[in-house]
Amino acid sequence: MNNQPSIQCDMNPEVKTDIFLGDCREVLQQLPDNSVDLIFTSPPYADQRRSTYGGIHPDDYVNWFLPISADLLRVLRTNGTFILNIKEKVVSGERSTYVLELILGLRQQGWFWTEEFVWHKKNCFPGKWSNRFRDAWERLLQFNKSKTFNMYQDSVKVPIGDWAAGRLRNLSETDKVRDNAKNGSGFGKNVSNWVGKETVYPTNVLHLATECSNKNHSAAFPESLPDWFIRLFTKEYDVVLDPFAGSGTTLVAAKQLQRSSIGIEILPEYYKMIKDQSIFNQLF
Amino acid sequence: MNNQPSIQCDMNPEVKTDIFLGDCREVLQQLPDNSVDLIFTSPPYADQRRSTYGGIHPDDYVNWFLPISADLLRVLRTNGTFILNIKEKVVSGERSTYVLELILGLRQQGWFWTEEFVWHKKNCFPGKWSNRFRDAWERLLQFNKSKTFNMYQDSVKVPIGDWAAGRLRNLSETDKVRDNAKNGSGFGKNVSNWVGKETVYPTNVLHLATECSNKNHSAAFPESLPDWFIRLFTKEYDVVLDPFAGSGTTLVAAKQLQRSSIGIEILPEYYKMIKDQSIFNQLF
DNA sequence: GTTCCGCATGAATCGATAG
DNA sequence: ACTATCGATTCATGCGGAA
Repeated sequence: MNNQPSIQCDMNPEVKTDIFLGDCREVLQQLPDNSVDLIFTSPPYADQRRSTYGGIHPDDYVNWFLPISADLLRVLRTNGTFILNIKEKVVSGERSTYVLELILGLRQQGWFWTEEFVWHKKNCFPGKWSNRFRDAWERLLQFNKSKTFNMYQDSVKVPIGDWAAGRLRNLSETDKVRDNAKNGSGFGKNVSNWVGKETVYPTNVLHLATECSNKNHSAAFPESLPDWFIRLFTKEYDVVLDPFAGSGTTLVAAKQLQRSSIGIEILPEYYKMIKDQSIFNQLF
Repeated sequence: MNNQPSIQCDMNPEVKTDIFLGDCREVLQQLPDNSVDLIFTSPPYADQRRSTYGGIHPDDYVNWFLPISADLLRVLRTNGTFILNIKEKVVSGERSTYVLELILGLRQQGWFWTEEFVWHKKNCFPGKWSNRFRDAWERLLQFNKSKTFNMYQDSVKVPIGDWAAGRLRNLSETDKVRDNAKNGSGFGKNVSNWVGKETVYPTNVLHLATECSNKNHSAAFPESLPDWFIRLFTKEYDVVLDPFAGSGTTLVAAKQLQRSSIGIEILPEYYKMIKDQSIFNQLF
């Protein structure tokens, strides 16, 4: 609407989205110390077949990750938080142990392992095997630099009762789309339905469906996942970092919540996909 | 009704419930090799304050547990399963790592870490802290002696999800119209297409509420938890072992499912509580 | 302008077959 | 013996097109 500097320009923080093409092991070194409030990322999971996109072998995973997390520790602010979305694969009938070893390694590196959230994937991949059921959950490991950290619990309160929790999620997802298309009339109305209802704090178990539709970009996790953690651990104009940006879901969630963000992506096609998203190309 | 031996006594398997008072480190040694089909247990969790009931310090936990699990490995049948219900506590703002170290230790001992189920506690303990939310899940770690093991998946199938209820209704109506228009006799056929889809296989996330009823005994887990795993990993007349029997929830679930069971409990008051349960005192 | 149905698809895993 | 590839199995979701 108005690309002139606002009157409060000097006082007004700015929402910036910086996207880097490259290996995060190199790009991270260019970021200054203590400059990020939240790191939310989902690194490539270990993979015994060395595929095109840097599949890391389970045996090498910890040694590959620890140099990266050393830089993450450096760039994170003292009261910031690092959320790591990961789940070990099955290798010859057993769960791999590299995630367990990674947690131990990160603690030795100086991180505090504050909490482990569970993401319950309501629509997990189908399949049937004789010796196991479908895997319907992933880990969201919370690490901190200090035992005191910023946490804005009120921003993720949910209406009381499970039925309401699911319903609010569905409404907000649907209405977010309609909001873009139709000036937000429906969105405001629906939100007002919940005003005055009793809200409670959530638990460390998140119930979200994966996005599986044929949108242009296929993300590994739904936008509501980074959305939840960004609201919980940052305030407006804080800085969010995703060193494995992928299709840019974390950056989109940050932008929609008025947070600045830094994304690093190694694959040119994904880098271009992020840059092309309309939300990052608005002039105001 | 009849305490005479039944006519089929020699042929008929028997459901026995053996309850031992004592330290499982000693009692287990009396059990023969390869005699148990399922071990389901919830050991005392680590506790930094050394309380009355053998609170084990987190630093000592792995070394305390491994000699026990060595005997468990011995008494378990080759195709049996060991389910360990455990969750690490928070110690000075961090999740303890003893469970992670225990998993690594059990693997070194010869166990296969087949799977990690999540028990989502729908009604978890209330509370509010400034730096964390309520803990609403526990681990159910599946270990095996062999990569092939008995698993009776059909015994835990669940009704198909809510999404299907609406869809089944809609489909049947649609198909009724279509079939009437084309064949006039296709109605039965369409219904039969859906008959087989009423139940589906579950995932590795269990949704069970903790028991909050006013029974005299307070169990650490609801009976539906061992019930589910007993149905999944044993058949009738198999043998279930709980070396930390507590109030006997595992044994009750086994008895109700026509499985024999062995319970070991170190505290006399809990031992007596188990023995006094009416389900174990029936004459037939 | 809604509601409803049909369909493609997603951090999957095992066992068999082939090199 | 060890690795690589491929087919079979199966559930919940959101989108697009239709009613």
